[in-house]
Amino acid sequence: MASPAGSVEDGGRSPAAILDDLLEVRDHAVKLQSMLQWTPSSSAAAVTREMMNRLSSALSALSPGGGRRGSGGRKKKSGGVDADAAGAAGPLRRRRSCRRSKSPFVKSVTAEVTEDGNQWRKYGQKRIHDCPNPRSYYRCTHRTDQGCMATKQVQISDSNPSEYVMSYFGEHTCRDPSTIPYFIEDEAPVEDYKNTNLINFGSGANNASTSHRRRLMAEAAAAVDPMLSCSSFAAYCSSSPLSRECASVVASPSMTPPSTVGSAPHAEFWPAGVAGDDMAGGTSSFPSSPSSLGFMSGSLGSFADLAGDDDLFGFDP
DNA sequence: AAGATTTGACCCTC
DNA sequence: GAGGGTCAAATCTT
Repeated sequence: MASPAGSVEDGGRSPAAILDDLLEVRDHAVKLQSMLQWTPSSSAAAVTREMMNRLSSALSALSPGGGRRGSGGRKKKSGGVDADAAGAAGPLRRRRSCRRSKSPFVKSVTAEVTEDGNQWRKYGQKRIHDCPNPRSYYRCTHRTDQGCMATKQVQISDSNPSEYVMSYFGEHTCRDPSTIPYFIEDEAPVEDYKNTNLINFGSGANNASTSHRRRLMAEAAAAVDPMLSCSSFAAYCSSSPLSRECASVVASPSMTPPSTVGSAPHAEFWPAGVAGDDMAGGTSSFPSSPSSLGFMSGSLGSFADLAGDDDLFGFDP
């Protein structure tokens, strides 16, 4: 699992291998950062922040720009709707479906209950090939009203039928009023954010009100999850036309605490280190949610792909 | 009545 | 063509 995806070895190391190494380093940095979160040493925190920035930049540079599913993506289903409108007796045309291949936004956890603090609405269930247990499909309850595209899949664990395997896709962009964080005034000086990619939103970020808004977003993100304030996700935003959308995602506060499940869920595919002590111990506030971790791994280059995938981010221009 | 779940069909990717 | 993800009508629950 930790093995490099591609082994194009001709003396040097493949980008995938380098990416893995960087990832590992970053995961350790994340862990470190979460630990330092509780220490009064702001300089140490600044160091880790800088580490994260550098790693983010490196990861962004390494990330494959030409994502897998280019833009060809979906076919336009132009005729179908008209046929329905014309009164065809058949069922309505399905709008679309996007099969999710392995995405870095996928995070799987096992738990004894399916609740994770978020509000989900079941929209499907399917029996999966080679799996005795059906898989249930959930999407965020706020999909319709807030366009939150987070989804998850729940399946009874093969090894332990009393447990559920939950896979998370996408990030919550909804704002549950009860989880809207308060801005933390002195959590981090604004100057810090100026040095991060988050605040550097590209050439168009000179507008004063815009930068102010972004600063607030950065602060909100830091309040919710310090990691996000300097993640490479933010780096992506700095160079992406979707920056506005990304920013709103960053500022999204709907990441709920790691669930009220009876037993601390152990992570299966979470980044090494993050999934370890923090989660198992159940004492840390980081990561705030599996889906928030999706941001971190999502910065590995395929975020661009996902951002273009309206199944995950349904922002319409 | 409104919202959530069920379920079979549709559609897309591999 | 198989497998998997999503849609949406029907049904159920609150």
